[in-house]
Amino acid sequence: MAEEKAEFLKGTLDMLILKVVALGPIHGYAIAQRIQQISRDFFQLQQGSLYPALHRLEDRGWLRAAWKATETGREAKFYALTPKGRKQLEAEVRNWEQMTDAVALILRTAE
Amino acid sequence: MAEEKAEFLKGTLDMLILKVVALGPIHGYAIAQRIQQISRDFFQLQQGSLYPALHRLEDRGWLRAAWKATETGREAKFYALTPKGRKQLEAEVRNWEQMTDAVALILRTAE
DNA sequence: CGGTATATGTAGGTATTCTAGGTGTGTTAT
DNA sequence: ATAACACACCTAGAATACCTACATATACCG
Repeated sequence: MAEEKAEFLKGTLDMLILKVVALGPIHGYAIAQRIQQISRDFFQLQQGSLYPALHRLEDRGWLRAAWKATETGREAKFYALTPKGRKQLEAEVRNWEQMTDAVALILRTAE
Repeated sequence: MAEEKAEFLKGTLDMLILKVVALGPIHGYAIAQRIQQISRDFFQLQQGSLYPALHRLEDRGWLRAAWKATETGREAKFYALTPKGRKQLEAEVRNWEQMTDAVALILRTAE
């Protein structure tokens, strides 16, 4: 009964989205695909997590959205990182590294 | 206004508590001190997070509690890991490692 | 022309953590 | 003596974030 589903560590999703958007303007649906692909299918970003997160990030001024056509001619909402978003990403990455280092200290404690 | 407080990644706390208890029977208050100490003050476990977490872990059969005297003669609730708790800890550590590897893949993506 | 992939979205529930309070005991400083 | 502090337990309520499930619409392919 112990579900082995690859959920997100709560609080990590924003950082991953910001990072993927930092690679270049991209629309929401493609962000989810990209995260899944790069993580080798470990993360499977649900739409019910994706879109609210994008709106949240936009509200906070970290992403800017604009409707544009995709390569296949569809309309999609493309997100780009704002300068504020870039700073936020940097801060979140720093924090992530400190956090994982701190966790590693505890996990490696022997005796 | 951007608070730089070292909060826990939600979902990580249980693993850290299980790990500290795995080092040997210990009471709640000391668990918080130990986590703070080992993490070099990065994590500061609040009592409002600590005690509900301990009750949760006990309810799930991962910890067993017993009142005993501390070294200084006070009464305190000592927690010990159950066999189920040990398996849970192992599963959570495995999952943590997979998760951080997956995050690392995304964070290291360049271009 | 029906199904699948693309693309966006919301509503409601669940779970976890934090803030902020509260209780009581023992020790130490004044 | 007593005040202050550290120890040790606890809960209620709010905030947050994620997931499940649903809803909509368009393009492409068989």
